[in-house]
Amino acid sequence: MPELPEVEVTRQGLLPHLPNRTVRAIWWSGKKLRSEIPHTLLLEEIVNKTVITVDRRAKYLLIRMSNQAVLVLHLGMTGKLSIVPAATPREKHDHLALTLDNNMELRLYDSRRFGNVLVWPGKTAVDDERRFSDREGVEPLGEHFTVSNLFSLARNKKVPIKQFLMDGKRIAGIGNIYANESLFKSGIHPATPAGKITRKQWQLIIENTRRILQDSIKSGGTTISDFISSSGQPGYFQLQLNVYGKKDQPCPRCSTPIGKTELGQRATYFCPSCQPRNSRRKKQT
DNA sequence: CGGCGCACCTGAGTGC
DNA sequence: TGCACTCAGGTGCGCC
Repeated sequence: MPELPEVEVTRQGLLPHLPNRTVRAIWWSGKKLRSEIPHTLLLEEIVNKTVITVDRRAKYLLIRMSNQAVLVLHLGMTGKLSIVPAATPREKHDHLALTLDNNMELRLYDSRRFGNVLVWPGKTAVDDERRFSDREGVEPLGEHFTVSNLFSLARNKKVPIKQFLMDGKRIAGIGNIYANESLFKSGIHPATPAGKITRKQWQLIIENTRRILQDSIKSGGTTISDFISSSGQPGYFQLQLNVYGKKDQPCPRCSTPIGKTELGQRATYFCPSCQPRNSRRKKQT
């Protein structure tokens, strides 16, 4: 389930545990995630190095080490991180464990194995990160998420606005839930061609997306002891969802039954009344 | 390049 | 209880 907020909550959950800790050992499952776990690089670049800090770019966590190497983690659909005592029995879908110098372990659990583990070696990390970051879209919570940038990015694009928002090459971190929710709040039909979105509408999308992401980060921010959840656990945000997964339920704003369709092979939820197709209509907050 | 379909996986839920 | 089928919060590749 990790979209930007869940990854950010995970990052914040790691911050009390990882910086200044030295990695003493690693274990990996031998199973392939999105790509093979680079165990040799982990041994060379991560073991016996100390964590400096944990950053996030798009839906990736960047664990920066004392030798400039970066351990890059992507949680895919089902990835979760936890910090547990090293003696805790491993679970079936654990795929990576880093044993720390306080005898705790950072563990990556991922049943569907759509996650990814990469290592940028200290020697090339700066270049590796630049190449990586150049491929990722603008950060919705960053300073470049502006009307002028998005309006020009979307110019002449026929792709539905919902798919545009979810395209990580253009905008980072917005997944299916938040694309649906943001467009509902903005009163914009998800199938509207991106190039048809007016500056005014972009302003709404920007404000609503930011607010929803930030609220969600806040709701998930209550970290439970030593478990860093990236799933529904502390994710109290699902209680605030307006349309996602709510097919046929009354729209919270106007009571019209929520509709469901498909865009880019992804379930798409919207209110047919609040998000009219020929969106020349009143908007809201 | 744009747009689409598909592939990568496992597990939960549903209906028979 | 079992089986077949659908669906899931992500991403990248190959093809027209």
